[in-house]
Amino acid sequence: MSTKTQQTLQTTPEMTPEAPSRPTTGAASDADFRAVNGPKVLTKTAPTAQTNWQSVHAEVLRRIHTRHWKPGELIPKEVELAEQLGCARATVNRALRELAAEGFLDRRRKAGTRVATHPVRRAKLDIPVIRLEIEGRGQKYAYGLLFSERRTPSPEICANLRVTPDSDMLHITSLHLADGKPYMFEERWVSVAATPEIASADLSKISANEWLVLHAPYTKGDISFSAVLASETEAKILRTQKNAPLFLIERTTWNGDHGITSARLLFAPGYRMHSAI
Amino acid sequence: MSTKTQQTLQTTPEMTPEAPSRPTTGAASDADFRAVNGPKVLTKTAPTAQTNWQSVHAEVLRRIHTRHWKPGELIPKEVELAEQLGCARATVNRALRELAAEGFLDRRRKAGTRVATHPVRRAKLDIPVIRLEIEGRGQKYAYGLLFSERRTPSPEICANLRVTPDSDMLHITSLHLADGKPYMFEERWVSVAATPEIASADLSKISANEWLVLHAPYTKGDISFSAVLASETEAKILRTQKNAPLFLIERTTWNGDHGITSARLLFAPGYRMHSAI
DNA sequence: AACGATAATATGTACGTACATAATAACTCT
DNA sequence: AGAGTTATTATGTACGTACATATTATCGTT
Repeated sequence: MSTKTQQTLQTTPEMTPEAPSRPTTGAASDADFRAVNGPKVLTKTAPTAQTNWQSVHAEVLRRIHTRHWKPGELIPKEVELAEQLGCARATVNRALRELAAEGFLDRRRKAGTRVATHPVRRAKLDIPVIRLEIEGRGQKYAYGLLFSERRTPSPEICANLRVTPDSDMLHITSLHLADGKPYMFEERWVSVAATPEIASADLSKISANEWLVLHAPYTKGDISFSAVLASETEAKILRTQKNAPLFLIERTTWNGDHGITSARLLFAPGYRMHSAI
Repeated sequence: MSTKTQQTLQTTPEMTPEAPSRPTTGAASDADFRAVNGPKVLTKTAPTAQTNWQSVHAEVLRRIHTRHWKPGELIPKEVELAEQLGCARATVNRALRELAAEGFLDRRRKAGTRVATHPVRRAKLDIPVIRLEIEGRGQKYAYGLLFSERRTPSPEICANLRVTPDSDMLHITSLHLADGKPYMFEERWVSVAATPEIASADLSKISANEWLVLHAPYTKGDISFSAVLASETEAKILRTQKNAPLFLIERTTWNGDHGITSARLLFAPGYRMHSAI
């Protein structure tokens, strides 16, 4: 058994022991799954066709997609797959672990690995700083501080952030603009106790949003999305009509048990949040 | 150097070579980071305090949070960290790789690893089948097929799914209910060419949503979220008022280059989508 | 100084081995 | 049969070694 570099490309006979029921397609293409993904095979050193974990990932995903392995079905164990695919168990493990994290597989010790019956799709939402989101689309970003006050929190904020009613807090409202047009209206409460430095920050230059990202790390966060109607003042600020449909993001973050900040982000009509699955 | 199991807990002297500028706190707690997370240390076999990757993950995250390593700063290389923390490079690698995937670190070969300057927060949105979402909250799920027609696609759908105008498609509208109350109104187009089996599925029993999850795998998907006003008919179906604010999810999925399905999911007023960061 | 080739280096990953852990299966005793 | 104990097993992870790869740094050459 040659192990080190330079794996050969021969089709191992154990390649198609399962999938007893598929009549025509698929089984033929089970062979050359190697190196379809992964680091591109350099032309210099002749086909170094290493069976890397990306290939295993791709191959397993293919078998799931082609329903070679059906939802709920038990797939071969790591050692067997490693033999079939010509690589070490660690490599198979890496691939299967990622697939499980992506929601395609369910794995349990001793019980084995099965294809997820209800593939919970995990959409990865990248939530960047607003400025970067706007600039990333090639628009000009601007920001205006509307209001800033140091006071005790409103009752809802108390409950939301789990702080005492006499806490020292900052209440900030501001407007973010894209190409001069209102883009997002931000209303935020920040615990001064948790991040004292913010009291001396110049929040007319840098948004609280961005300042906090840079200076106030957090360990826990909550985010929710919903649709609401614009109130009269909100409409005025966002330069739209009253009762326009607004996309609302509510965010709360903690550092350990300390409530850091709670924000309401109201996006101008037409806003769409995107993601790939 | 004892390597195998049974790591000792002594504080290695190289433990605090960096962080030259922090006056009081933190440096003291740099020592006993081990096994705070990870598999619980069994009481039977005396403190097996293995330095596992979870511990490394936690420790690095702690150093980021305490600003021991500041945004943009270069952190020690894997080999050094491995020495400091008393584990193999592979273990450090695993921890740092995960932290990079979570957006806390930026890593580049040869250039090294630095703390992310703009920690892009990756909210993981779990998008389950509607039925499971409702049942998961302990509510009773019900579903009604409102309308089903086999026809050629509307122009927008053509563009959206990138199919030809003469494609054989299924147009379905249905309503999902939670505890008897309208929860979500679904309007969907399915390519019959891509998934012929759906023509014979009984979509009055199982929702197209769920049927597709079980029978139509896809390789690529798009999802977007926005806020819209309820039209007259939408309001009637969802038993609410015209111009109520509705949360809208638009989804399109492909299998390779084949457009599979495109759906508009309109949620009843008050719907909130949640996630933790 | 500008350019191109070459060396150096940190991360990325593959492998085999060893052991840990959780869950199931088999077995024993009553 | 039922309860409790032990064996079995598939996944989970740690480690050292070896090599791959992408960058950066360095060194000549012109």
